[in-house]
Amino acid sequence: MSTKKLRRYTKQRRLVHDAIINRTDHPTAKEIFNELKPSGIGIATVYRQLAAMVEDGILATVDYDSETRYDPLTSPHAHIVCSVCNRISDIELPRDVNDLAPENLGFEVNEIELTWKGICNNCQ
Amino acid sequence: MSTKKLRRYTKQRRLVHDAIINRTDHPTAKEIFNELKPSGIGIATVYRQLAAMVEDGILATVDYDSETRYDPLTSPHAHIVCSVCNRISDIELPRDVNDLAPENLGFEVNEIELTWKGICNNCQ
DNA sequence: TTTGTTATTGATAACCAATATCATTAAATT
DNA sequence: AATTTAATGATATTGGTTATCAATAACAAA
Ligand SMILES: [Mn+2]
Ligand SMILES: [Mn+2]
Ligand SMILES: [Zn+2]
Ligand SMILES: [Zn+2]
Repeated sequence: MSTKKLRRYTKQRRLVHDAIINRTDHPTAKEIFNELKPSGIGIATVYRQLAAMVEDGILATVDYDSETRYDPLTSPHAHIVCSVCNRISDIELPRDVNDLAPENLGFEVNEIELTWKGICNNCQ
Repeated sequence: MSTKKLRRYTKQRRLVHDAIINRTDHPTAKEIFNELKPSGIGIATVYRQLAAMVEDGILATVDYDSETRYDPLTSPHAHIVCSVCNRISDIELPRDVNDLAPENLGFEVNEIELTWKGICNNCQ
């Protein structure tokens, strides 16, 4: 059994938490850091707190363009990514996506990653 | 109109081409380099030739675990990734995957990325 | 063939996201 | 208040990848 790791409620933890928890734009650690810079927080702490939140199941990660982005929406969902403005948006995962799962090979599916890449209506 | 960039047929180009063209295991640049090491090829050249082949449409890229992997299968297809042995395998893209496209928002889809993560039968 | 042009090469410096190190600080407990 | 120790911030280090550049070799022209 796994019990949730104890965390101290530091000023920095609250800062990072509040900066990411309501976001829908999947920011990078650097972006969060830049926004919290005036507080005097260190970049390493931003990375550490984001990693801790992922470990605690509060955040999910999305890899894009060789950078890890953070997502407070942890339930299964798909993404659309605009190649012009690089905006990553959430979109509902098709309900019948499990019908598409690889039924063969005895592959045990844990996670589905579905992303549409293209151009958003703003950038067309 | 875009005409294909001229390439010189160097010994190194042939080496990299032959090392990747029939592979189904999505190797990294480092892996290709290690296999071609006895030829005396430089690591930068391996990266350059792989990038050139991507530019020419001969290879596709697959990002996994903070590394770029190269794929001679350039037609649209999905992947299954084993989190134990890290093996990336090709799988057919569901025929009706376009029915799942985001019809809303006027998003112009260029590319679909679909990956199942889990445990392959070998590793269970 | 020989010559000239220039894309390509290999060594390596530089880049950049991310992690490791470590002395100091400050939560949490006693 | 004293004690314990997780967390912090500065910064060194790591690892994948790209940039730089003098030397080389593919290709075209003569
Ligand atoms: Mn999301
Ligand atoms: Mn593939
Ligand atoms: Zn856009
Ligand atoms: Zn496996």
